[in-house]
Amino acid sequence: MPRIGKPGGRRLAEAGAAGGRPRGGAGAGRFFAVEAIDRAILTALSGDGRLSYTDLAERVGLSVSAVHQRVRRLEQRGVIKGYAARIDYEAIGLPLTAFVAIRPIDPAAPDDAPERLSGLPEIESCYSVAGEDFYLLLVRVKSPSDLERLLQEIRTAVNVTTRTTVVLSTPYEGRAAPVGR
Amino acid sequence: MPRIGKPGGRRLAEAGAAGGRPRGGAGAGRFFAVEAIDRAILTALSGDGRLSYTDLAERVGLSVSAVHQRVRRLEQRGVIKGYAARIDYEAIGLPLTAFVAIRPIDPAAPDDAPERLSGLPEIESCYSVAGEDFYLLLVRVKSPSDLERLLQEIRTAVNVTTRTTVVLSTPYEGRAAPVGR
DNA sequence: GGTGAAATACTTTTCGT
DNA sequence: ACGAAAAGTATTTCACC
Repeated sequence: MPRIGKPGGRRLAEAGAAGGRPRGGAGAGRFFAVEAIDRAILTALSGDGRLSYTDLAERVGLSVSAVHQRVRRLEQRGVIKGYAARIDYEAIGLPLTAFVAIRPIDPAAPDDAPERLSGLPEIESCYSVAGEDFYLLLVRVKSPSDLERLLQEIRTAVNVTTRTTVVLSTPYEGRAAPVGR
Repeated sequence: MPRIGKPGGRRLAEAGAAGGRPRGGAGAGRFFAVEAIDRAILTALSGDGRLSYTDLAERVGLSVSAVHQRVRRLEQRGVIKGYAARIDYEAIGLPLTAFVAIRPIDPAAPDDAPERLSGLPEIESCYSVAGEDFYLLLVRVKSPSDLERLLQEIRTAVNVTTRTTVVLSTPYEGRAAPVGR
């Protein structure tokens, strides 16, 4: 599986490689130090998924080959599930974001809502939640009338009641994960 | 690393024409077709942010140079806000996700909650919402006790009441945007 | 605005230490 | 984990459509 990337090390502020790292001795890798480096890698890639191995190595204070090996392992273990471009939804004509809480009309009915709703691309995320609601959906649409249509589609697909919370603005979203806290 | 060389280097390139339509020749000046290609690019990069220009060009049916130019323009215009690795939060020791709705105790107080809360890295996203609550926060923590601590920190930082909804599981999250609908 | 190709530099990958 | 070489891409420029 060829890992492609584009040259483009984004140079950002120096985060500083986590803590002291054992130099010299070949296999002196302590569990703690190892974990710290992986966390540094994940934090960096969480902020800029297109960082090159060269820049990544520079940031975490390791050689390119070592960083490459670690990233590969993280991808393989599923810690890194993939990479995605972060898109400005307003710019692409989807200025309306909303949370839709759904609750089954018949609580005894089989619960396959996520599957049934997965066909609606307007639903970006689906969370199973504790509390009175069953699921919380994050949706992106073009307009209020599109939201209305989507809500009808949801209710049609899974026999539920919906409670919608419109997002007015998004101060920040999808910030880097607090890896290593 | 002085890489201000002419070719090959990476940084910096001029914008070129911002808003023009294709002239004669192949492009018959269709605004629609142009938009469609950009949408295709965004959809592809939304699904795999590390796609090479070669693969991208193949997918959208354009030359590498043209795709490259379009991607750069999308990045420059802010349509593509960046790239990020998608991380498995459970794998990195943050198995607990929750939504925290906050409401000011004193509705008349100045509202600078997003700024005041931005220092808490456990808060991944902050949405300003319509309804009884003021903001909805998406948080990731290690354990219930960490969630308790975070809630206290939030209440300390911005004099609000909190209402927390714990996420039990996440059927799907961060799916590709429905660009072009 | 698009194509195709060529020149150059960087990244990714593998291999030996 | 390191270092270096090999293979693969990205970036830019140019001429032309």
